[in-house]
Amino acid sequence: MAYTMKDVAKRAGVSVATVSRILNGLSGYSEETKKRVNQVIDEMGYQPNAIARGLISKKTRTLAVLLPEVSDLFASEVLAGVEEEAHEKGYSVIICKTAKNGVRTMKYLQTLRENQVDGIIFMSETLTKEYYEAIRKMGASLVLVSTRSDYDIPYVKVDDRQAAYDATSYLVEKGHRSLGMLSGTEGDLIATVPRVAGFKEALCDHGLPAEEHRIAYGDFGFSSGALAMERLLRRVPDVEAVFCASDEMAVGALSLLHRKGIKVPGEISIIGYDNTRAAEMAFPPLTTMAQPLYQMGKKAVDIVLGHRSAESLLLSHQMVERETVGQR
Amino acid sequence: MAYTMKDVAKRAGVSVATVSRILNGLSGYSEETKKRVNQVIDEMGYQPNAIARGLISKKTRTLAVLLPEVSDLFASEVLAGVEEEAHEKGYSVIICKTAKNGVRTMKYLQTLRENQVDGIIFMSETLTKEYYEAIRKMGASLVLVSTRSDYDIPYVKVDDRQAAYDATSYLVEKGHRSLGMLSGTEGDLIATVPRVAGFKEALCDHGLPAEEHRIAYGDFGFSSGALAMERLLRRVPDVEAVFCASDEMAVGALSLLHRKGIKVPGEISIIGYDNTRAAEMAFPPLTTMAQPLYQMGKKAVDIVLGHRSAESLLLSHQMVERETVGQR
DNA sequence: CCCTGTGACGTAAACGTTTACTTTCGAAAA
DNA sequence: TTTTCGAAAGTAAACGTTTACGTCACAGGG
Repeated sequence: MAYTMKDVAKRAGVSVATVSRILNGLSGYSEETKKRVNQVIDEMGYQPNAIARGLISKKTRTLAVLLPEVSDLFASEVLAGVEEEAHEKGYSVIICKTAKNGVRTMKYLQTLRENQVDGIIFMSETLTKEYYEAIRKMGASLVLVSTRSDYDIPYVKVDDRQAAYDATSYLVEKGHRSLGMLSGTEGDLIATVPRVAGFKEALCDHGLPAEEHRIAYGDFGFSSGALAMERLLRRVPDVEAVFCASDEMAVGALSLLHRKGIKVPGEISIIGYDNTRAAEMAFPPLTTMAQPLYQMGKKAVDIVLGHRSAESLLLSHQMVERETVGQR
Repeated sequence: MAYTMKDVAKRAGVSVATVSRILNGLSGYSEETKKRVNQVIDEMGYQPNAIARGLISKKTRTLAVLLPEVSDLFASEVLAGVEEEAHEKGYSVIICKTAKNGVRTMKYLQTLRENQVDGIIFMSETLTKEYYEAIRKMGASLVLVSTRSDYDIPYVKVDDRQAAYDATSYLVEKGHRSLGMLSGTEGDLIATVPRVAGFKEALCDHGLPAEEHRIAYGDFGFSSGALAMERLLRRVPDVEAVFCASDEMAVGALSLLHRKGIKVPGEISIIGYDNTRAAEMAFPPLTTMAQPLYQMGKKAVDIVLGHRSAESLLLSHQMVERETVGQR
């Protein structure tokens, strides 16, 4: 049995209240008492019980991250940032894979409520009314990452439309005239629509064709990237450069192009999105529009802990030029 | 303020004990009472407080995973398995990045003790005496993943020596005679030594040269893979096939080879290790010795929860043949 | 008709803290 | 000398459960 505060108190010849005060740095004891108590604590190897503390303080110093998939380059990079910042701030983080599954998400939300988590970081998915209500009721603070909602909830993300616009513009500045796009899940309001809009808008602004058939939809994943690239090639045989909605899709496209013997960037230029580790490991190394994933994770915990006033953050994207975009 | 059991009890006209019994499926109440209480619970939207429960039961239904790096293909795949199985069993999992840093690890261990986690999954690192003692004192159960120790602690891993042996043998069966290896961190007792041993042993058994200069050391990472490959090429110019200690290193090697215009598998064959997502996304798709990462995660929680009797598990490795190994 | 057993509860004591209220005591103020 | 005040502590009531025990009524056996 681990020692409790009562044991420490008895051994030090004081009351539990005094021990508690010393542990919490409150006032109401002499320097001498403090020394003695701390010594006893060391001797006994006493460790406070956070559960008991949580029961009374109603704070658990625990955060939860809800994400669609744990083993995902995008998600795990953000997660790393969350873990780091939370650890610095003395919080624990528990992970919850939603699997884009409503009932699984709700079940997690219930567990989180029972466990009295202090804050929730909700990532990459649509916050339904059901989720929102559940979280509101449990009284945890909430922040959205890479998504947003109609409710007044702070979020941390990149300006997708602008980032897509910039990526596309970069391509035309490099002299490409026949552009294509490998997009994510068709109809996805959060991650697809704004990027497609940015892509089209950039083309329009540069007086370039932006027909719908220049966009091939996929699901952000590697294989869908290859498939989408193949479709795009059929529909736009003279395509010179393609903007991909994720690095994974870009790498899928790269793969297909390799297989077909089409040179990148010699014949076709490719630009990715996210700047996950897949980008640096690709061959050739993938030029991509970076999101500050790790930073997003860190900022998210700052916000959810209320250190940063509950304001949304639009983090800036950034081109990272590697070797898949050529000058034409 | 959320409702408590007391509120429910009052509204249902029973005592808290009865409510508790009903919630926990114990006996000692009539069907009728049960119905009434459950109805009240639904009406009020009552949710039990796991903190209070934990205080008295000394069980928190929480697991912790300690791993060197969160955003790592290997780790996140295992983590995904852990999350899945834990969720099925009704446990939460909290993540702790050790960063191969002793003091950070100890700090985490202290937090975990304070938070009374039920079990710890310790991954990919050496369990020092200090860690071991700390965990023993806190009374959490423990399981090792992809590592082992001198203490009698259950582990889940693959037989690295055998897997390396098999991978190497596969290469010689394909007709290669001049082999090389890209190894992980030199001296790493857990992840390097056994693989190097398996590599050498296979070469010896096939009567092939196994000089030390055929092994180039790195750190399991992508760039170290490219670097190591370059060194190996200098030292063994006629190398025909190389066994890499991780997929990431293999992909790094692939990259270097591409850059040098050396064909894979035409001129040199490459085989990886782990079968992370990097392997499928590589070009050409990487042949690799798979570890059942996701399964390892799941088994680890089974063991740590004591469902599987506290026995170590040596999971079987498996060749996954893709396109980086040719016949000579 | 009494005794015993059992089902259906209620009571209250834990669990290990925090914290609002005391209490005590010595020193400064009046 | 008395009053006042603050520092240094102690007491005990929370926090929301679980659970050992106690109570009560009723049924069945003798």
